[in-house]
Amino acid sequence: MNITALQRPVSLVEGVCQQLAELIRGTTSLEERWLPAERSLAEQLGVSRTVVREATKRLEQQGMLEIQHGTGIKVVNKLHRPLCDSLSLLIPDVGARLQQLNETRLSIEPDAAAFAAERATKEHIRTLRGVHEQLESSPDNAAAIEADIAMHHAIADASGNLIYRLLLDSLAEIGLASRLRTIGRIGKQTAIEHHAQILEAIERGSAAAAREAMRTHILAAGEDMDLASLKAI
Amino acid sequence: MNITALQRPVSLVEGVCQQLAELIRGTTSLEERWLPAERSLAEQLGVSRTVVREATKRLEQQGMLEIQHGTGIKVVNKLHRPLCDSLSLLIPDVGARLQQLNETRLSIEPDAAAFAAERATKEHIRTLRGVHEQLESSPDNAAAIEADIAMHHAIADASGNLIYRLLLDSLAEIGLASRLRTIGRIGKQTAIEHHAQILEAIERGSAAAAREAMRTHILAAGEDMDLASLKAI
DNA sequence: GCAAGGTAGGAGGTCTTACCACCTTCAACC
DNA sequence: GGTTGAAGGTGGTAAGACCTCCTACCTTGC
Repeated sequence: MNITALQRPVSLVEGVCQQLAELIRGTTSLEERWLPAERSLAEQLGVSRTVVREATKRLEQQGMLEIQHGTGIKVVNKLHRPLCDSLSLLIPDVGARLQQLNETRLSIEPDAAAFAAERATKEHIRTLRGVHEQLESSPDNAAAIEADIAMHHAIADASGNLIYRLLLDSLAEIGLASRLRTIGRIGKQTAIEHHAQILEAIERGSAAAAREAMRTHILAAGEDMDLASLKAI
Repeated sequence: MNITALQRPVSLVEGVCQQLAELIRGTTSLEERWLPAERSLAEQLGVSRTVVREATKRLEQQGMLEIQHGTGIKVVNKLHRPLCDSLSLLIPDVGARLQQLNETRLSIEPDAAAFAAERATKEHIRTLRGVHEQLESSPDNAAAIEADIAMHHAIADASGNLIYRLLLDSLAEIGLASRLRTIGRIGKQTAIEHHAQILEAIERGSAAAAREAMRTHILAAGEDMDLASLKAI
């Protein structure tokens, strides 16, 4: 294998990145796969292990790989990770982060829900129903939060806009740690009702209703967090 | 210098990253600064050059550094870069990217403008006026686009929400290449008028007017792009 | 037969040294 | 004075050694 055929790789590392990315993209990504060992990759690609390491590190930061010490290099799909890192760097203070996070969600998610109402396929609807059932039957808070996040993810997915999905995945992961401490019994029941209304609006294809239901939901979640942070004082 | 005093750096690279980040943050970032050479850093931090390289590469990807072959390592503030990379990876097709980009901007920017109207300080207003004057007196399209982007950046800044600013910086950079081909004379004149209305609403402190003006502006910009992409066929 | 423990191999993590490619500077030359 | 090219410093790549960590298998004991 040789990299000279590729288009203007400014450096060897870049070339190897391109090859690996192509290798990853070109495979069925349904099951998590493992890459060959660093030394093996270096030999196959005709470069040193140094270059392979820098390339895999880079792809790991981009959320395409996960490097595990002593085990190997796993192919994953977590493209939202870089944004999470950026946000953590940008706003070190957790409180400020949550407040700004909620404002941003309020900008994005109602629109995402509206687009979902307009564009969702039958497959999307089925997924949404499944996730909502999971939310209803979740045994504990941890499971409820997981289902909650999955629901928002599915809505962003149904919106047909990949940017929404990327942003919401990131915002969800950033907000996760705090949610673990805020959702209580009442919060969960409210969340189920809210999500039911959103789901119903999307099924009906009503963009306006979906937007409004999502708006209500996020505003409520925001108040929930405010209470929790007050209680923490 | 020793890293053992730091809180649980899982690996040497991570420790060096933390140290470098602190080193960068702790300096006046007004002027672009240069880091010591890799070899020098390695000696100062008591680690090998390999570790320093991996750490600096990582911080470069996060948009905190820029490594220049043969010259040195520059401290920069481009935290939005990772999101740009993610978006490029996520949506390789430029056309689809622009469409989804516009939808996302339409979700975020009107709200950002509204918050700016509510929260902008005198300093923010002054900056906005300055940028708008730059836009009006821009000699060519390139300068106009630069001022255009600066205007949106300043509005996001005035919104007081760092996430807005991060997102908009990224979206602006992604959309830049296309804008270079779309803005014409008429587009520029329209843009100046739109921005004047937005600015006026923010100065007045009217969130509703700022939101609506921004919405109008982005919708117009979107149509501009549609026309341009049609013409390209 | 099964389970707990140990061990060997292979994976990534780090270090060292050497050399290559690139940029800047400055002095010698035209 | 302007041009050119050599020198020195910078990051880029290579190769090989050794360490830490994880996994899987095998041994040992019940």
